[in-house]
Amino acid sequence: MLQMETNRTYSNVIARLRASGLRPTRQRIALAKLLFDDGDRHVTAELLHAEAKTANIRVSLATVYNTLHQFTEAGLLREIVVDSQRCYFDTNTGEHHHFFFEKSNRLEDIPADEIVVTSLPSAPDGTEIKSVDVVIHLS
Amino acid sequence: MLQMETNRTYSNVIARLRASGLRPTRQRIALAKLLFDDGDRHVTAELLHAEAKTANIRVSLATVYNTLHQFTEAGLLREIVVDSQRCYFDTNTGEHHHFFFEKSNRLEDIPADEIVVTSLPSAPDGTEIKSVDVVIHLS
DNA sequence: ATAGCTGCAAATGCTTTGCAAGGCC
DNA sequence: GGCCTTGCAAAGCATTTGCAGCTAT
Repeated sequence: MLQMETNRTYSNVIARLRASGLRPTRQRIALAKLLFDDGDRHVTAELLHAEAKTANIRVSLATVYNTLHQFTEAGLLREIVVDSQRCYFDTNTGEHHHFFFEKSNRLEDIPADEIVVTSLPSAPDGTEIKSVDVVIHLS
Repeated sequence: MLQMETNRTYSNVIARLRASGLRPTRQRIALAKLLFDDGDRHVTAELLHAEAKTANIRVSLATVYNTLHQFTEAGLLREIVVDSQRCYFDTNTGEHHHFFFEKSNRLEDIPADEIVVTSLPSAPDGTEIKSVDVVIHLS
């Protein structure tokens, strides 16, 4: 059962990578599994690298960075900016917002329907709204 | 007239520094004038340092960083996080939100009344909402 | 075979820090 | 004078890059 689940997501992962034009290499597959097998997650490069090491996947930190950015460009991840010292990547690419726990440097999703932003200003002149990010800082 | 204005803000600046428990040193006074004399501004350390140089104020980059943080702690500035590579400081400490122009790495204020956030989720367990930051990314 | 990946280590860029010299009260 | 501030240069960190070797197709 667990094995079946693993195989299913393994194939999914490869399919997703191919669909994004990314070669399904050993490292990308392993990182994608860590990222996407467990529901919505928020990771930093450092954290994901540590997880890979724990899972006996040998991958360099540079490759983790490269992979996270490639996944983000491919639309598999979303980058969240809450802290000027660290990059966070969110496996939930849908519309939603975030709690940021300043004490623990941790992010948590807020479902889109729990925050309603009414009366948005329109985008200035020749610009276009790319995203509306709401971060609730908690102390 | 312009001179009077300058003197007035000069005194204001010294008073504000004293009120915040900061010694009004030459560098702090000069930086405070650059920051607070021209209405609401968004600066990075690098930018402020360049402005100081242009204005013939000799101040080291390290001092600019230290000063920006001291001002922030004193409540004279607010730190805005929009880019994981750079710290932005906003002279407008009141409630409001931001446009971020990704092409030019520039911030612009959105008055508080132009964005209405209804139905905020409540803060989890033992936490407290410190701030609700809305950033509209423009491309 | 070959174009694309990966690993390592070095480089980069922003920010902080240590310490001696200088300036405000 | 005493203590806080400053400047400089060096250190610190997260992230990126260059390049030789490896791998998926």
